[in-house]
Amino acid sequence: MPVTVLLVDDEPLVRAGLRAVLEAQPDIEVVGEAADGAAVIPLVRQLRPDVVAMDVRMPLLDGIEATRAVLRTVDQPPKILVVTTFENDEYVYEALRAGADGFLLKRARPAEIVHAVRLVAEGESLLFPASVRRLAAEYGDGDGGNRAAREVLARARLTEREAEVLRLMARGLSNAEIAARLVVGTETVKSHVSAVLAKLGARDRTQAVITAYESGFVAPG
Amino acid sequence: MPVTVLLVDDEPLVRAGLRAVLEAQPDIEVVGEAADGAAVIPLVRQLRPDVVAMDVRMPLLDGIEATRAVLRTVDQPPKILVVTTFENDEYVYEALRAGADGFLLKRARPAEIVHAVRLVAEGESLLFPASVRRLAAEYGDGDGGNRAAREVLARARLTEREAEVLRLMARGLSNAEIAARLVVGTETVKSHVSAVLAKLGARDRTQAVITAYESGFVAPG
DNA sequence: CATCGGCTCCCCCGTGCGGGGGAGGCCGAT
DNA sequence: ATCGGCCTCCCCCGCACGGGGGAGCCGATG
Repeated sequence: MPVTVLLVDDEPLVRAGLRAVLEAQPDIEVVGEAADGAAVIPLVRQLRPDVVAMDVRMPLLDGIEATRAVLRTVDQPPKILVVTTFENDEYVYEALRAGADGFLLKRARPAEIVHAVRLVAEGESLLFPASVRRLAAEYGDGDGGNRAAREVLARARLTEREAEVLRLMARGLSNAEIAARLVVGTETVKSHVSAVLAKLGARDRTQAVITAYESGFVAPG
Repeated sequence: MPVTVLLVDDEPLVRAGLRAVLEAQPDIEVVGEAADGAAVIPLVRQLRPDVVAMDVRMPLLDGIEATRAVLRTVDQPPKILVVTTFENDEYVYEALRAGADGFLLKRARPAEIVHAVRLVAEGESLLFPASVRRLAAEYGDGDGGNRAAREVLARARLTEREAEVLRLMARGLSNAEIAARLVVGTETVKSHVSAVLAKLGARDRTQAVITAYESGFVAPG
């Protein structure tokens, strides 16, 4: 019997694309679609798909919360494949920690999308398969500029605390506000900020935030 | 005879989605695809499509340059429909100024995508049709948070100069660098920056840049 | 004509920011 | 037991940033 798939993405176009790619396979069947995370749970209960292809960034309920909700409330839950645009998207990592079984780059070739669905359906969790890394590498220079930012942030090797600070910087918080949020002294925050700036090669916090956006470390929407 | 369409987008998934939506129409035919702007010109010459559905943000050659190149080098050029994610994407306006005939939101419903293609094919230029404005308005609250940023920037009514300054701020330039770039005094830049901060409700340039990203005024990638 | 908005430039002023140091405590690895 | 990485906090210091004013020039609008 075929692998059944539920598509969850707020853009109809992406759903149509996934449907077109997957329906072309005789052994894969798209059994339903949802436009936001809130609609996922009832649909999963009703349709009992083998795989849910879930966008991370969605209105109402994002992919992370939706993943948690499905795994928590549904018994014999489906495999969850997180769909994303950026390979460094921190939300993806959160989703994987939340229990997702794999992730899928939107710019992957159709064959690789199909492959990913089949793999997770078989119970393989493809967290960081070589193929995806290679894909990211292959994507090479033709990337309109933010590849550099991704490189920088990938090589930056930020510590957990520094990443946390950068995240708050990217939300517009001042050093004092970050200090209050993290319950540490402002001097401590300044240390972390300086470390972040040094590692990212940024001159000031604005440039650091730009790098965060350009790299996909944080993303609009 | 059917309307012939050439799809140009760097994401295979989006191409597949557009193809699925358009091919479902008996009077529309997708005659080709390209993954970047550089491949567009030879394909247009070879395939002579009625409409080119072109992503703005692409590797190698973006939609703006590709639009210019097509209109400049091809006689009896096709209608160009710019495809974008954000309604406030400044690149879209640039593309429209470059000669594109209309624009298309990726989150539009299939029926509206089809409608847009038919319209431009008939020679109607749908720069800011009521339907699109309505669509943006209808999209309403289910928008993961950056709707607020869009609202702010839409209501901000930045002057041309202020928008230019915000653009440079979002590229990480200091006031002095912006002044040099625009060939004005730093005091002038400070005036513009202050105006931008006030209009955006931002406390500092970092918050302004965040709003710029969240609203789609500038976008990563 | 007068008015208004946009662009330009100027002043003063306080402070948050970032650089350059140093230092202690904790912990895992060697 | 020692080393190194991380987190924490401290000092001094210079400056770019941003707020709050004001002012002249211009073109469009009335």
